Amino acid sequence: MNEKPIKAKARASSTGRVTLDDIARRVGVSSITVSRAFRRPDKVADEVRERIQRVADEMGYVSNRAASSLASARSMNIVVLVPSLRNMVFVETLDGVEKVLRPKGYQMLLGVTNYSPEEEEALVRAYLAFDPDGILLTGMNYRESTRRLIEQVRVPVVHMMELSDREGVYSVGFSQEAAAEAMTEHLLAQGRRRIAFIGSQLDSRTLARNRGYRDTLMRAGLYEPRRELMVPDSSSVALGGILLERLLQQAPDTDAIFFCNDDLAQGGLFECLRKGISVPGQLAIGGFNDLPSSACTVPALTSVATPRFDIGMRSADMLLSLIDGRPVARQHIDLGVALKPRQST
Amino acid sequence: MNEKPIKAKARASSTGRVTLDDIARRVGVSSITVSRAFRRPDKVADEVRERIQRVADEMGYVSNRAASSLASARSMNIVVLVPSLRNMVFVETLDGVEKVLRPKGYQMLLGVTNYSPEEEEALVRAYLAFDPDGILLTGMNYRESTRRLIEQVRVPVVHMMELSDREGVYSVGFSQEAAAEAMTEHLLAQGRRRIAFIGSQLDSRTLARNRGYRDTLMRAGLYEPRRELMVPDSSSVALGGILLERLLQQAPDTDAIFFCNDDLAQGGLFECLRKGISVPGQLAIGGFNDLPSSACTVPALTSVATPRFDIGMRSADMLLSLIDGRPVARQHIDLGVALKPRQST
DNA sequence: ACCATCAATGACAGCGCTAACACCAAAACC
DNA sequence: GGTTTTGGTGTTAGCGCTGTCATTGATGGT
Repeated sequence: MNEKPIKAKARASSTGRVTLDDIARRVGVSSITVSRAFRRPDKVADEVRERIQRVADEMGYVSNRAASSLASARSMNIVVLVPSLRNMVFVETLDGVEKVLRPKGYQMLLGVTNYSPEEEEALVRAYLAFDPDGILLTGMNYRESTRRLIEQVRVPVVHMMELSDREGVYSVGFSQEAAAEAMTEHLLAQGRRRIAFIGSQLDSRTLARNRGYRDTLMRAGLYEPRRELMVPDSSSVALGGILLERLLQQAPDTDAIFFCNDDLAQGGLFECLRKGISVPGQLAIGGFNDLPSSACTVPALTSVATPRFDIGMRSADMLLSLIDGRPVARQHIDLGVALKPRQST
Repeated sequence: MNEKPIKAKARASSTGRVTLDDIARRVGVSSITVSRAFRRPDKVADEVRERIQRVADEMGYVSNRAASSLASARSMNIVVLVPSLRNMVFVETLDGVEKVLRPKGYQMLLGVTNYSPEEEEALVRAYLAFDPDGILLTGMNYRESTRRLIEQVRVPVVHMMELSDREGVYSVGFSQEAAAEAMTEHLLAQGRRRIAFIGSQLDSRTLARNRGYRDTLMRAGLYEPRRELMVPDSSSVALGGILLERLLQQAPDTDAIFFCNDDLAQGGLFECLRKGISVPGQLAIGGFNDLPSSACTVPALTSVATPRFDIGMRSADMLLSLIDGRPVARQHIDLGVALKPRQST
């Protein structure tokens, strides 16, 4: 009865999976040496390391992260929360994030908030249980209780897409207002004077773009509230068509529409085709984000190219710096945008 | 020196995070009772449970999954691998998966394989370290070594999207061949006789659709190799336009094109508009998957609606059954497809 | 009044791994 | 020739939690 646990161990650990100990026993070293062979190869004699590697492969060893993060302070997990995967913008942001994280051995834990601060908090709570080394959030529109939750566990956070000016907050993105201004100015420069704004989702970025639009038109003395159409529904191509129709009912003399994103704008474009409204003849149409497909529509859609891939990369870079305690040159990185004038305006 | 560890524990655990022990001490119970208060509330007296709950909230307790999965056999992690997030089809599949997994307390670990069996294997290896209770894979086109890897750790697997007929394999999807047949038959029924196929990505699903197309045309005695255009590039709207042009060069008399997915088809449609080719007058265009935006194009795109949301849900359901050792009625669930005839054909 | 049952809680061990230190022999130094 | 350094390895303890008993006191049936 006394040696039973030892015997059991001599075969395979109780759970059936191959453990460091199993390898250690087969190779004839201690388990810590096996651990080192994987994590600090330079600390183990070449000959021993190779034998360990061979045996591990033979036995199909897979390290156990739960045990590893429990024993060491670091989990090598990074939580990344985005509002939606139906919007390619965030998918491309994630690509950038992954590009930086993967080579460093970090595991990305992805969560989708559906644009809801409540869901965001629930996800943060759920993912904190994974003891993440860092967190990437989309936008700055999180709940106060979420902030406290994160503060309590002292995990570094970087905000993507929107910029902040607060001390102790880190963000990588661009000025949504300035980007919207650029589009509005462009429409003005094209001679448009009755410029509408159509927005949906009404997240903080949409609202910021609306402010940029409104401020620009006010400065030009051309702002008219009836040309603003904002609905809380989630964006889609189909919705773009519906909203265009609705807007033209409430303001038929509109000569340009700035859609808050390309999905809506494409839907608007299609609806014009269907209705026989000439674009840009009768109506100029501008979008936002410059989705890959926006250059392909007929007419090609004018849009504002946003650097989401770079935002993903730079955010991840910054987060890793914070995690490693390296100094961060700037707390807020503005990556700017680029207007893409095309046939639709 | 002897009581130091006890003192240290009396304040907060060494890592600074709040642990079950911290709560237990504050409430005056043992840590196992606190554990039970969360995991089996019925096993703890109401009054005690409420006190525990209150203290936990006050202290900002977040359970540690690493410790939990180490101690219990179950990690409550489910690995889900999809080829891409740029294709809405998989995003909607994930929605279905999440809808089932989340309420049961499972955490989804998402990986993107970029259509590469090698990357898939690397992801499986990385995620096995999370000791998952189950795995959802997209398609059946995995490497033999990946299969062995999974078999070794005895984790149940369900394959999404494609169907298998093998024993001991579980799958939820639809027959890609039959779906492609349906579209091809539809084009034939519309009187088309010179039907082309355009495919990209060349993953196993695209190839299966191509087989369905080819078989149908062969049966009708109308198959012509020069009307097939298959390229390995990844699908996009832009590529659809390029491939349409290329196809019309090599087979100008084509009177219908079956695109292997809606992204390509939309690009093809736009290219026709640009070139002044009338659709469906000169050329009928059919897509695959029925993306939400496909009903909005001008003309609206004929497509094959695939039940990816349901596939996600049913796959997750089946996986949970396997995990819990519940009997599974059928190892392979065919959810079928629905042809959506619209103006483009 | 007796034993069986049950609800509520606790003691203990251990999941698989790694940090911190200890150890030893060989190499390098003065 | 003795001391220090170095490279390679092992010992020990513990990360935070939960499975498996054991324990206690109350309840119920006869």
